[in-house]
Amino acid sequence: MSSHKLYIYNSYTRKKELFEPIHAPFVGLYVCGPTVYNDVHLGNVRTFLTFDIVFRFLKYLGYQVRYVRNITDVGHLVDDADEGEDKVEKMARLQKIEPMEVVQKYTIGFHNVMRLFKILPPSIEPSASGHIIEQIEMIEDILKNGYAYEVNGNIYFDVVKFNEKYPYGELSGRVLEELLETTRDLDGQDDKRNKADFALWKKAEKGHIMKWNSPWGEGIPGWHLECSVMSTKYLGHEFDIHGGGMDLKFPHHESEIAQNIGACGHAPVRYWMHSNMLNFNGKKMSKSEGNSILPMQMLSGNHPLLDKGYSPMTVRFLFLQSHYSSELDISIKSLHDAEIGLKKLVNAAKYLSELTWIDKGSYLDDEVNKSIDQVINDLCDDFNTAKAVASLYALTTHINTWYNDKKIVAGISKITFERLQKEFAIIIQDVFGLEEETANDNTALEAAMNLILDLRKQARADKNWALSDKIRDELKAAGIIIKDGKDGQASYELEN
RNA sequence: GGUACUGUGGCCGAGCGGUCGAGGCGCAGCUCUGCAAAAGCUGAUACACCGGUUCGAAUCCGGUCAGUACCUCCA
Repeated sequence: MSSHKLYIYNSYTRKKELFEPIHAPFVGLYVCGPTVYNDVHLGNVRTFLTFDIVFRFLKYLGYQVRYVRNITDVGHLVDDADEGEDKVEKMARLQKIEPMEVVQKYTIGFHNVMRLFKILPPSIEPSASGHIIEQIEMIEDILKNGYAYEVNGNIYFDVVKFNEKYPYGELSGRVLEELLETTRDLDGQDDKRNKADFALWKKAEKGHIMKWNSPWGEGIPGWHLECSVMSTKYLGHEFDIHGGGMDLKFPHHESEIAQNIGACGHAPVRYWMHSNMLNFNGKKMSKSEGNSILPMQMLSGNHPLLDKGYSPMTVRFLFLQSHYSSELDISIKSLHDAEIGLKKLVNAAKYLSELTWIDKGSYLDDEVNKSIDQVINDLCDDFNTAKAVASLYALTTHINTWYNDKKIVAGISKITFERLQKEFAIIIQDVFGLEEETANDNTALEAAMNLILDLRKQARADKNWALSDKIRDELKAAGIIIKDGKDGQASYELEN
């Protein structure tokens, strides 16, 4: 395992803390996954990308990570005050299909999007509906400990009682007294003893398709419960990192903590991490705001707010250029900037593999090694990808200079060069998950282009500028960019 | 209304008391090049406002203004 010290901003303590796994080299990571009742949008992608980087970097550091990310396929009500319909069931009714068809459809869609953005699959992806028995068991534990009560086939968590012994609201900075006053009034809330209580089990209303038997009759589990249950089942009563979007901090994560403590007496999570929201043109991207962009729309550009399509890698890179805990405000311009910036970085990675080392001193050794170390240190500083990207650019300058100078590496020792090649590639590909997208895997095109470049080379040798420019201009119009190198060799690339 | 957080150059964004002030994009000049593109070098422009603490603040404290989020479905 690497000797690097990793610091994580813990949203529970609101401090940056040295990361010390409970059972090194093993790390348990739990992230709240999507509720699969409709398409994931770009904001969701940002969250899952954040924890993809966490997952990848922990592995880079040598940890053995068990990454659990759930699929919420039942229990998430339209209205989180524990009233209203189950989201999945509602969508099923609207589309006139089975709830499990809704689940299947959007789970597949979610996976497709994850694959597109090179977000790695988790180690375990459990679903709420697959853990009803465990959820019932946890409710029984909480009931036994006196922190829940039953009313008309519903089970509610008794927040006031809980608060007498344990602090409630520490994660989100709530004070129970204020919650009791300010939580809005709702019709049909009579079953609850207090406004701040939340449902552990909801009685199935008439006509519901999704329901399960329980000691309290037919019903469905509460939304917050699944995460408590599944994290405990796969990661234990206490595990290392729990992540999710900022908007889940309250009430979801707060309730999760209460449930775990209520069931087994101690807090479940060492380090809480929350990724911040994605804004578009200054407004939070949200399903209900109507400014959410679907990943597919981003790719095709088929959206009123977009001027053209942007690739998954462009989006991924754009997200990496900010810190996960900051709000990120994107626009057409920032997408465009990212597109260009990414190309520069990916090109450097490609060039690096084409360089030849010769022994010409090692006066740059310190500088290059320092830059490589800096990238790692940046990531160790609460996964600061924005800083790490900047440090990477310091290296691309050297790489480009060498590349332009007959592709010969000078000024660093062989050991440093080999380290640079290895680390640069690992960071770009394995940690950042960035790949070259315009891979010329079309051999026919490759052959044709080589022929054209050859003919053009001859034209240039004959100083037939009219012909060589015509070739370049017309290929450009067709989306193929020709670049003349200093050594007389030309190369081409496809325009996105 | 309550609770958090944020406010950095033309744009996006690091920065968490003291390496005279990341990085990307854009802009200007230069180098290379038949020209162009790419790349390299150089440069300009910043810390919302008003006070305070400090030898020293973008960075800490107080206030003002503005924005965002959560409190109600969302990652």
